[in-house]
Amino acid sequence: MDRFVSNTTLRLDSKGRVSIPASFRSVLGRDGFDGLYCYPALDRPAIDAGGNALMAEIEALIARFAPFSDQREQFALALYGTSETLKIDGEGRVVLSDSLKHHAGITEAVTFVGLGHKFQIWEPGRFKTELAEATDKVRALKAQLGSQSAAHNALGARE
Amino acid sequence: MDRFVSNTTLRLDSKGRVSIPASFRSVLGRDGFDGLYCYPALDRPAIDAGGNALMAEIEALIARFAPFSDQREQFALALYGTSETLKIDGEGRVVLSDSLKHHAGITEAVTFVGLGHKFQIWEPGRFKTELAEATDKVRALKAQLGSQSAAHNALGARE
DNA sequence: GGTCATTCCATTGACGCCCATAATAACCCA
DNA sequence: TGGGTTATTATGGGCGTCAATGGAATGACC
Repeated sequence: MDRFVSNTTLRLDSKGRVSIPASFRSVLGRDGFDGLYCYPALDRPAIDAGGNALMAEIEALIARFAPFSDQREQFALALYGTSETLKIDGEGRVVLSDSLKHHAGITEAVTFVGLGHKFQIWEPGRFKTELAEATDKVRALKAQLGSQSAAHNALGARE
Repeated sequence: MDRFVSNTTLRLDSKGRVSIPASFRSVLGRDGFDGLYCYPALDRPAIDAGGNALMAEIEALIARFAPFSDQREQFALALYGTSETLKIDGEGRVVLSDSLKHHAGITEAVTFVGLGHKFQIWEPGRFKTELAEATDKVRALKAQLGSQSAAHNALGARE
């Protein structure tokens, strides 16, 4: 497996450490990035995290804007400027910085959520509501597409 | 055969393990996916399961949206975030996660149902009623189409 | 010397992996 | 066609390994 999937909730210990799920660690290891690259998600109370694949995506996004353009500077500032590389200890744990925890509202537990090429870290309660909303939207879109055409329907596959 | 067909009901053992039907295993083996890719079905109390073919479908669906777009993040959250890749042991068994079992209402037995490129896992009782309803609907639809065809209707021609 | 952070070890519970048995289905050969 | 034999499947259990977690020891830095 070369992508992040599923979600798991883990507790922070008294020192603020938290284990990265083993399945995520194996993906990171395959990605070949030493540490955990992460930054506060742009429009959500969550932390985006990943390895080289995620960094490459950000780089590609920024490269689309002309050098020295306002947009490029702003994106670079929002993404590069706020990102951190966390160390992973011998047991596969990381310590989230205060700013990251504050952005996501994390206190004593976190939920890791796979998004394919990257994963997010949420406060468990917030994740629950966010997942419910996202599921509703996907379901609604599926129903909409399903009524339009029974034959070609990308979502129908998920039936 | 490269499609999942027919249905079989099997029991979970004391460790929560359940054998994947041999015919399904051979399809998965041909698909070349190590493990079982699955997620809670969107609008049914069932589990969708399959291999590379199913995962590629999900990926294609998400790839339609631009990176960092709102929709993509939500789809990835709802689809990848709830997916799991279960390991298949030497005897062809898997253990379903608690969240999957809860979604489908599974306790001590499951029904595997082939759907072509993927298959579903149901709680046997629920599957029975679902199948009865589906059969009724199909029967009604067929009767309706049949009466239309008498009046030379385009749909009737396809009957 | 005390505080903080990093590295190292220790526990426990779950999981992966291995072998054993029973029942069924497939097969072969008279 | 029948009867016996072999494969394969479904299922049960034992045991070692690893993941998650907690705490101690070590070192750096005020």
